[in-house]
Amino acid sequence: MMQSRTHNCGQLRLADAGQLVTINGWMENVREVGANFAFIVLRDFYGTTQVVVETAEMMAIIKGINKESTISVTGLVRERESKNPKLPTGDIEVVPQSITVLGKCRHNQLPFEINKSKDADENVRLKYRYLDLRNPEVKKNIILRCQVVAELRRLMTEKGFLEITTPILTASSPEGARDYLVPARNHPGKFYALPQAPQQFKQLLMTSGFDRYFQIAPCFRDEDARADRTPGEFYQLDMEMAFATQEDVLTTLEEVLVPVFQKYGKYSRISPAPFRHIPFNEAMERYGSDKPDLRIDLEIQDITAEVAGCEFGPFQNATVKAVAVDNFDQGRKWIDKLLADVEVQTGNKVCWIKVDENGQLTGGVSKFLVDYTEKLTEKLNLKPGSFVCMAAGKKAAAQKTAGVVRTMMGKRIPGHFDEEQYAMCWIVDFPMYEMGEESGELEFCHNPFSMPQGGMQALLDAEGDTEKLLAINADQYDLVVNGYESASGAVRNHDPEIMVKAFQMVGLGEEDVKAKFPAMYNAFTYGAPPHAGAAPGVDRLVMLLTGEESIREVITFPMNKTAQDLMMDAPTAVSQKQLDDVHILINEEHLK
RNA sequence: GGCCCGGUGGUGCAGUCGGUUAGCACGCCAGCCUGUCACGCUGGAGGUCGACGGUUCGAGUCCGUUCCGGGUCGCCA
Repeated sequence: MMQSRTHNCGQLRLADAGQLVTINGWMENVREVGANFAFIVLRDFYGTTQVVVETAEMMAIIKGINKESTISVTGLVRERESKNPKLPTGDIEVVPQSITVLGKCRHNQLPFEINKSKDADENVRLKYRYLDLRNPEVKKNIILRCQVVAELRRLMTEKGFLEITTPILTASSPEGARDYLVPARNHPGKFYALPQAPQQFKQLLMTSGFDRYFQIAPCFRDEDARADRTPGEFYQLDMEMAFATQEDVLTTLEEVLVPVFQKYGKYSRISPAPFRHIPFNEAMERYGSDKPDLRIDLEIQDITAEVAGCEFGPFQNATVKAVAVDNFDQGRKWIDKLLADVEVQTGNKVCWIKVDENGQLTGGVSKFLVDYTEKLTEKLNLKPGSFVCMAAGKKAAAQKTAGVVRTMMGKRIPGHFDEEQYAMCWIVDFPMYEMGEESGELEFCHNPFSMPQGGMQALLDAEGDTEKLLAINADQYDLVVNGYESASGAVRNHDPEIMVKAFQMVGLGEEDVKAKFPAMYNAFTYGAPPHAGAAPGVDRLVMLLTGEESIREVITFPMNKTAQDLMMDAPTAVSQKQLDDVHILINEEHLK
């Protein structure tokens, strides 16, 4: 029988000396000092407490078990002879009268040392995640996540938002990412899908008259992982407001997120609300990204006009973007590393020039650019010691590549990266449509739920004119924090006629709208409120607060890059009976 | 699917130009130590160097193929 604990392992202080206590926990370490004398470090969720073994009887119990076994210790609290100021419980120790073994650790060799688990191979960590999580360093991110989620709930509820859960088994959505499918046993050949987001449900809730909705919502997308993107599933603070404008949503999120960053963030400097608004096109021009890291002070310059006529192959019939810095004192090796790293990350090559002490271009592709020295010097404000890195190609590719150059140069050259802060901005005015790379036809740029700016009139004015259509923006917005897309939202299109018109622009029609979003389309014909919302990503938010660079560090039981749960061994094959039940036939060819 | 990086006792890493018995730290085992706290000291066990094939008198090291992992592009609200 386990004895109830009287205290936890982080609790006892000098004032408790003389008390008879019971503490339970994991035997983290044993320091033997002499024949029948040892110090035990007992750890639980709350902290560690030192237990002193002084008798042969107690020693025998301890020697009989491995570290990381769970034990119960009942004994007297005693002031330490030599105190440890580094520990909250460092003034006292517990002298056991009895030690009970609660759960033996059957392994004298663990897959990794608990307090160094963060250094271990990630596969091993994930397989033994329950051991990894024993490490207070690992555990603290999960604790913080819980606190952040509780705080988000509190703040949203305070503002009058209702937390409403929406279905996990739902219909496949034709837009966006690949769906996770669930075969329907009662409907052979048909499938449920796990929601990529509660998007349609929350819009239906608005139509039902729920004024303010939120949910800490699981979202499922079958796409490949990245360092900041977990495969499979993730959580969003999904929210929506009726009769609301873009500013209403942005203000609400600022009021919710700023306190969370203040309270739980790693850095104390936070952009004050209201956050800067940067139109999408401006962000692409100046930062080469729709998620610029504003902690970096460099900006991209367009030098297409300045280098027009240049014989350097990649510059011909191309948009050319440049990032310039002064007082550059790095060598060739550094530059080569930059070029190689940019190419790895973007798939595009970049080139460079330096300015010598006489103001002349040197190095890199300077021989192609000597005739353009004056124009470039003026445009880029070049001085002796300047360094310029250039990306060329189609406009979007040149922008994106230069954006990566900007980030790498900013982070690597001292003086351009003011790291220890949260730099926020709203990216606004996303284009409604774009030209499909492959199709060459007009497509929705982000999602078709957004209201085009100018509404029906804007669509009518632009109809049949591709240039005009491409110029239509949507009331769509992203929150960007330190270069991470942290929330995304829009003023929704709540008008069935404008919806149909918006679809007509990309060659679809009423039938397509009805087929793709039957519930929403029908619902909107019954009187819908204008509404707007957003969805900050919870995992990324916690990543930013903790400063972790891998999203797996803020997820309790993460999957690996290839969407496997190594601990649970998922995904796994299932029995023929299970397959038969859901009318699934495995194509053996695909198993090879 | 493309590209980049990596894989060496339980864990983390080193291993030079291809050359003796593959080295270090932590962990593990045994012994010693009555005030440790990243305890210390002495000794010990533990490796088919991811796999397969090749070059060579000789491969952890060079070449080829492949598997696995991470990063990234594609993809993705």
